[in-house]
Amino acid sequence: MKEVPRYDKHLPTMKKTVPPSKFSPAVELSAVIVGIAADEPQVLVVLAAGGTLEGLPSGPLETAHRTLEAGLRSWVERQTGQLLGYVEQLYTFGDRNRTRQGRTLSIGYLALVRELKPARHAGAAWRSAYRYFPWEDWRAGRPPVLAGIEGQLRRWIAAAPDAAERRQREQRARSTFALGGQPWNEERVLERYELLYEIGLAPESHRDHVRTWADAKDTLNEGESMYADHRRVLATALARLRGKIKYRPVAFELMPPAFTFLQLQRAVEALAGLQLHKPNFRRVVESQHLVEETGRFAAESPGRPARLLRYRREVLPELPATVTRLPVTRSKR
Amino acid sequence: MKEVPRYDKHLPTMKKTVPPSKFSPAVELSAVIVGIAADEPQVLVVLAAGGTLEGLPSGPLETAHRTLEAGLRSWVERQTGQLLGYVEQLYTFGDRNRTRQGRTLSIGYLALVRELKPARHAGAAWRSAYRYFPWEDWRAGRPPVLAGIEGQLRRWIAAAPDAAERRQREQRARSTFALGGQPWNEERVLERYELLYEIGLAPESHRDHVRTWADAKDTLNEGESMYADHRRVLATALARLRGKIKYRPVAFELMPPAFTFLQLQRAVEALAGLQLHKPNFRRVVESQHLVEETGRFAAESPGRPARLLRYRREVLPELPATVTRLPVTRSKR
DNA sequence: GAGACTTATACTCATATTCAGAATTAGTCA
DNA sequence: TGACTAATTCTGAATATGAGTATAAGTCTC
Repeated sequence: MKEVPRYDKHLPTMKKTVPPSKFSPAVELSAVIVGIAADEPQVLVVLAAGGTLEGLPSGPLETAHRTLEAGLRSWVERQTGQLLGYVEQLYTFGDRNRTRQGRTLSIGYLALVRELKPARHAGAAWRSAYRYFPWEDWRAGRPPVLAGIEGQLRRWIAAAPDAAERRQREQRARSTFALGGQPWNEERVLERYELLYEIGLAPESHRDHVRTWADAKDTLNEGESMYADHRRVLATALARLRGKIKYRPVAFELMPPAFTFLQLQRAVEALAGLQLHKPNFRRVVESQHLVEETGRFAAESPGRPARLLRYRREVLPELPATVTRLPVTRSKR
Repeated sequence: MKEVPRYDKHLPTMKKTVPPSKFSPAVELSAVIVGIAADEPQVLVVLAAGGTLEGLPSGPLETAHRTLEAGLRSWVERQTGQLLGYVEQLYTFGDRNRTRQGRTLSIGYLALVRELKPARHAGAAWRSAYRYFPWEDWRAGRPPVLAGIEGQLRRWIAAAPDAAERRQREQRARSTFALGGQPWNEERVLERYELLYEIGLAPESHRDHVRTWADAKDTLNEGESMYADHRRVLATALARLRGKIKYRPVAFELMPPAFTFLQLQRAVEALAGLQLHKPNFRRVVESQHLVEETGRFAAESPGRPARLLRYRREVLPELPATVTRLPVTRSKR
């Protein structure tokens, strides 16, 4: 083995350690449960306490289960009757000012389902994710809501106290909302939401008494607001999903057992909020050997019948290294 | 705006909501603090309670700070004197059996530093990450430790109760540890550690009383063990860092204000555990306009003096969409 | 001061991969 | 049969990547 140099020669050998002090805030798990229906990314929401705002399903941290994920599956299935497929931890939200009261930790999870069960818990419903982020759906071209947002962003930029600040604001608006001809980056869902929140264009900003640039009356009501910080959690989930879809076959976790290329493409488009090139999409999927033919064909279609495919789950472990960007060398340098 | 179809017509309008029940476990923040020195990825560790095992610095969830990250920075800087640069949340670990006692939540953070301060907290020290994962360092070719691991894995595969299980084990060993000529995927740090843990090749498995395949006497002592689940947290951090380095300029967060191409390359190589191709590495960095010349040259080098570079932080927001893999179309499909 | 040595930096070239679109195939329907 | 729709197959140009080779600019030795 290689000799590992150390950098602690000058340190006293330790005697004891500071015992970690423990603090016990309230902790809950919240779930962004996503499925595809009607070519839209659907999210399971519940009507939150009070009555008008929708929120994400959330539940207790159960001690009975060995893992957090098992606990999550348990109460989601009990509460909504929805069986969860793919599940991954998203982020732990713990900033103050989530709700007006003291700190609550909320461990956010992203879950994908293949089949949208009508939720059996009263008040639960499936909603398109674009109900909350209408500016994120570019499938039919630039969404019209962006005009209003752009106008407000320009006013915010103009209102900068000095040139340096103005440049910063410009930069930020350019890179998040693709102002001034920048390309739209569909992954920046969270950054976009946070910008709107910070400058006061989301109803939440005023509700949370955040110091903002915009007046409450200027608030854009284009996207539906959510309970507490749930819209932020949802934005985090959508961003994660949009990133992941590019290098892991997560879209298949949303498909029924048999599907056509076009159905798969529509699902990916729904998530990415972008239109894709049909022949090239097929090529990408085929080249990774992600699907195999079932031998059957899709019924009732206007044109040529499409082959029904099945996901080859077994390729997952051998998928080539996600991204390459590093110029590895096998020989000398 | 586009008409969003709904899937809740059949649901009763909700009346009330289940109030989220709150459970309050002990919560702590733990930090994987990484820097580069002597061409090694160095991690700040402390000697944990008891005395023999090293652990990650961890501290309380402080209520005084608005964000979790601010709280983390605060106690790390107080405890170790180390100023943190880039910080990101890693994962929240909350599975039982972390320690023998009841559940403790631990929110893991990854932090990068430019300069390795000798830790002022007694018992803190910088250690190469490869002290804990010697099989992860492929810079000088296949690490010798892998021979022993491979042998054990083969025995584990052979011990499968049936053919299906054997195929599964084979598959898993192939994709994680590159058995049988598979290419080494440097990002699978966590999967590799978890496999070793599960089958009982890590001292932690026996300490945690996990039901394993291997006897305690077969345990490989090649990698240093850590307190509680800290080696898992460290593996998570290294995996994240190795993934991120490919599409975000995180390596620069580890560099001093001025550096040469080779220094940068050595840092990336240290993190990735791989040897890179010098001219191509330069090309990748240059093509993204990530650096600019300072006009100065590196002193005291054996060969031709290298230009000193500076990181162009300002390009960060306009970096092109990370990964492309999606065949986007701008026109018809 | 010349030649050896070391690292930096610039180029080259073959091969993959990606992007965009055209062409062809197979159904339904009037 | 011809119009129409969508599926599927191909093509060619443009880029990106992988693996070297060549040249430049210092230090060191004799």
